[in-house]
Amino acid sequence: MSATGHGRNGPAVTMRDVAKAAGVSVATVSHVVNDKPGARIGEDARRRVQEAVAQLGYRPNALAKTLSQGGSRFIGLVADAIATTPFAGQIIHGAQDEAWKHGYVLLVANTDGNTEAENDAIAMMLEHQVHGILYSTWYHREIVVPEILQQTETVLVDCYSTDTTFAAVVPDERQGGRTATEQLLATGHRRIAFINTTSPSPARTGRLAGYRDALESAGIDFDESLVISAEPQQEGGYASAEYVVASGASGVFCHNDRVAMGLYDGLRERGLRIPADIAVIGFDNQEVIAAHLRPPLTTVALPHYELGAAGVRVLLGLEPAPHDGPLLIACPPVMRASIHEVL
Amino acid sequence: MSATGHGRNGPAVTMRDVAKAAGVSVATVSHVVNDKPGARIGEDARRRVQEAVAQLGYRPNALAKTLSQGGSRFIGLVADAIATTPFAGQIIHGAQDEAWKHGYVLLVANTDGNTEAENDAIAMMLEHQVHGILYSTWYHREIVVPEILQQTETVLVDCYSTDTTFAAVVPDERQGGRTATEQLLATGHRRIAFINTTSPSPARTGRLAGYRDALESAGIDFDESLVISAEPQQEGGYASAEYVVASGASGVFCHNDRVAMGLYDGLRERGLRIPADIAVIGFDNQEVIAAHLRPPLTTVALPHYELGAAGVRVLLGLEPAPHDGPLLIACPPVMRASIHEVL
DNA sequence: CTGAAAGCGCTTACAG
DNA sequence: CTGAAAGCGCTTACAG
Repeated sequence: MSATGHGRNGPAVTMRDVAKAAGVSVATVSHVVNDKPGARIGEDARRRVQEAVAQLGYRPNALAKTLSQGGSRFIGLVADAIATTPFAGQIIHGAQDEAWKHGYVLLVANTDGNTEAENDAIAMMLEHQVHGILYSTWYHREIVVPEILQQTETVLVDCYSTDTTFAAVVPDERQGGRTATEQLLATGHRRIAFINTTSPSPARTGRLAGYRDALESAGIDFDESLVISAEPQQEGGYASAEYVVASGASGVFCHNDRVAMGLYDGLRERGLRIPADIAVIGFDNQEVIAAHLRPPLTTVALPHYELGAAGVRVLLGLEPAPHDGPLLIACPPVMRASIHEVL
Repeated sequence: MSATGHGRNGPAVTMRDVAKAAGVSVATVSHVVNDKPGARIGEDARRRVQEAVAQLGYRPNALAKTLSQGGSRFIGLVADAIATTPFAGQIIHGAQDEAWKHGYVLLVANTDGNTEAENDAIAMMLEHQVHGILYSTWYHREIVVPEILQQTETVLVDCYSTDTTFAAVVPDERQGGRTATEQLLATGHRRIAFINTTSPSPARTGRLAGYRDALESAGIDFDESLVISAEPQQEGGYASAEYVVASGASGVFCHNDRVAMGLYDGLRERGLRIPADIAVIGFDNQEVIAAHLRPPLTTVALPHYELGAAGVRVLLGLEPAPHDGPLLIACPPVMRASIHEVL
């Protein structure tokens, strides 16, 4: 077993050790280890270094490298609720994949929405010389950016601020609402109810706007009585069942999958079958629920993975963000079995 | 605004800058900034340093500190599936809170179960001089520890290995199974069905053992016909409904919440009410589901947060781990409304 | 009570 | 083609 790190086997082996073993200087080791383009290293010396590296199990100290080079390879990700839903996990996942792709590593911190924890977390990230910070929320909303974030490059993920000096990347709620409605339209539905959330949010206004866009494009008049307000949970969907039945709609666009889950129950109690009697589409694509309802729920996905990935791309300057507002990420439809062609 | 970090306002301010501004040496600055116990610093010098720090917005470079001190403050957390369920999120959350409490910061990496990604991730953590690594899986299982982990202190979280040189912390499945069964017993149920998973796993054997323990303590003979096998998803629970009805059980312990969710549907279709006609208890405490089913599901929680926290505690040597097996973390009951007192 | 100096493990001009 | 040396931002004996 090679003797590396200080964990299990003694002190770490350094570049100096390799140099000694290979009979060269540390400068030479540095050149071959990093495969420096400029450096002309003799075949022989190069081989000896490589052998010594393998032999000793040398592993460069990334911290020392950062110190001497300046500019670290860390990106901070602060999230308000890592543990509540899988959503934050997907943001982290997307951010991490993209960061790694460019040689960066993620420092994550959960703040539980606690302002003090948040400040501490950001301060610590700053002390670790992060290249920049991704500030994310687990549901799309407007926020006020913590003062301390003025001190580093930051991009907002799944949230935005009126302070437009901060780049932001958020889901395209309006396109999502349009897409959801279009799935119903495409299968022949004309009378489509929309169970919208009662909580004011970009999701609420955006999805409604998208719903109206789709109807308009299809030449269908907007009918206010078709939009039902409900709490954005199972309970809200369940309670909405009677209204959707009363509305005479043949298809329903639910504000989210949990609402759809509740609606399933309410509809079933009234003897209605999905999708034969009534078609349902959700929003969010919350796997645990959507994929396993009976029938599996057709829905529109919230692109959390992409939000995270796009976030690091704009942070790294790899992707331009519009300066007049957030970068919008598309919400794609996810087909399952809750929509039935109208006969 | 203070000029700190290299993010928004020019180059970082260093200890040398502070020393110059305060008219002292960097050694002195170091002493007051770190509040070194040994150092006698004059009131006046101390004050001048503190003022300069505030004035310049000095922030110590944690990387440089690590280099000169040796031994970093990083702990690596590698997870196989951050994005799939909220579970990994809770492990991260628990690990992070505990790590911070002791002045450590978490480096997280998602591997998607990809061996190559995993090795890269661990190598990178090693290069960043992590103090140790938490290797976690999103469901409790046996694993073979990647060779590379021999190079650093590591503790397994939510998984374990036959290689007992690695400390591990896992949920106490058996106690969990006993607890679940006891909830039913305590409310007067005597004939209790158990829908167990078909997949071989510590959860399968542990929960069954706990179920038997509880029955035995209650003086009830184990009846093999009462244990039903099902896929550990909604679909499995749904399909089990007919068997539980046929079994004549008045209460059912479901292998997990998703199974319970499916069972709810199956039972409802047969005209049975929960909990009036039949009591149900789940396992996992998967919030999105359990808290919002109708009726809300009483269940037993998988202690993911605690697993993460305990993991860092044993990694830091703050909590002893048994050397003859994994450290077992209790699975507590979570009362909701799916169990009804037997009349 | 305070500072000069060496050292942590690397990188990078600069010589030769 | 290769090495000596300075420097990254800090800490820590050691002097004084």
